[in-house]
Amino acid sequence: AVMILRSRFLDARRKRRNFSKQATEILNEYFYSHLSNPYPSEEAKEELAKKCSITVSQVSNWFGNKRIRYKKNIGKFQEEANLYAAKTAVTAAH
Amino acid sequence: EHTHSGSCTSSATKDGSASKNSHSSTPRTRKKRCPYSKFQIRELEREFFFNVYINKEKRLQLSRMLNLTDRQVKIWFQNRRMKEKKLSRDRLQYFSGNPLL
DNA sequence: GCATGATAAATGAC
DNA sequence: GTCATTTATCATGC
Repeated sequence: AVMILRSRFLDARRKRRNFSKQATEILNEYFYSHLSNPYPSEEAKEELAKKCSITVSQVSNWFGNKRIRYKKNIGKFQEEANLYAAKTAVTAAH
Repeated sequence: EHTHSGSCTSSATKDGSASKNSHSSTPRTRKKRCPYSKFQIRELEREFFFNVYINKEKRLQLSRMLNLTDRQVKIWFQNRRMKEKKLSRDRLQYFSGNPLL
């Protein structure tokens, strides 16, 4: 039984599963509201991880991928950027 | 998963810090990441099993055998130690009370 | 068929 | 030396 769990753990690392809609929402909100410096501190990562129900490593992976993929093709993310910019603007107005 | 026979290890330029032009601009292009072959990984892992920290002598020997630079072998061991540390963290978290399926 | 998350080389701060 | 990161590559989801 332990061996089964162990093996499942070992090859479960690359068994990718998409994050929940809410988690992606939270991560994107942070990313686009800190677009000038999208580097969350360790404390911020832990808080994001807790809110998204994922690990700190997964938060780091997400920001790493997001930064480079955004930089590589800003145009592709323009619509998304505007969306979250408007969203944060609304919440800030309240 | 994959078998990179002799993709990056062919010949290419030797170390990554070569070719220094005194004048003009040397942007020092970042070395392109090239995945190592199964054989290279096996030998590196074998040595890592015996000692996590490799000495200079074995490093030179390994780099010649695998057609890698000393710097590449050194960095591989550094990254491998970080990987081991992360695996330990993940195991700890996995076998403790934190399901997060 | 790309989007997306995780991992593997390579760099740089410290 | 560690360690966060950049970049390309891998493996999967859909």
